[in-house]
Amino acid sequence: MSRVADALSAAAEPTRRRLLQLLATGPRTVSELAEQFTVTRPAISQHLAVLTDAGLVTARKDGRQRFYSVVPAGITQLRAEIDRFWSTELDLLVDDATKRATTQPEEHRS
Amino acid sequence: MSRVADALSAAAEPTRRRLLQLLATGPRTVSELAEQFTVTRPAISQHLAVLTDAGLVTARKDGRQRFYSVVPAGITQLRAEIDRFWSTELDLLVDDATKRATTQPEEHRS
DNA sequence: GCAATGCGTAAGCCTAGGCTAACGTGTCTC
DNA sequence: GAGACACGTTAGCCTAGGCTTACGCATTGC
Repeated sequence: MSRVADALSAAAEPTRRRLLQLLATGPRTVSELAEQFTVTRPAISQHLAVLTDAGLVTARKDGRQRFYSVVPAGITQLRAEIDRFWSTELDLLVDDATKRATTQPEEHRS
Repeated sequence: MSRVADALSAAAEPTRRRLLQLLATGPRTVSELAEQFTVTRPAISQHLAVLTDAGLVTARKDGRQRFYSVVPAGITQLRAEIDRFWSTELDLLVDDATKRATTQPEEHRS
């Protein structure tokens, strides 16, 4: 039952990123969410379980459906975690970059 | 040589997060970086390769050392990617959350 | 030249974790 | 009750990817 680690890692996974975005527009049932993806419904259920563990999402039972929605407090904490990572030094670098010409020849490794 | 996917996933990995933070304070050699971690130097080299692929980091050769440093433009792009993820809806939810009582009983799954 | 240093790279191991198929469980309808 | 839904859960597969060990390759000092 390990289930990923921190909220940041939980939210970084591409499928879960999209899930969060979809849920941000309003509550959705598992089936509604699943049809937006190519993977099966159980896979979505499992992703939702990870997001629930991370406190980013919650479910409300209604009959035989379960409406998932985002937990605002969890999102706030995630935001804080990102901001903490994005501490002063990185911000200074960004400021520095935007001051220069924005488009510059990029250099990647061979 | 698959090497992760997007910059966001590259930066999400805990060790690489720390590497970025360390490099944000200034250029470092591989050995300098490696002694901050419990893993071996080659492991750090590999993480640096991933970050280089993602355009977040670059290396300057000097004798037999290699000084790694952050690529400001890459960091800016990463920031943009995060901001794009953190689109309007999620922001509204956060605003909503901060308006309510900040500390609330959290509810996780069993 | 030769050894030591600083690094990248290759081979291979091993676990995390994303996926599917199958099944179990509650709920609604008839 | 019986069937159909909507979902969670489990078992197991399979790949991504993080790790170490071993090695190769420049560079420097002697």
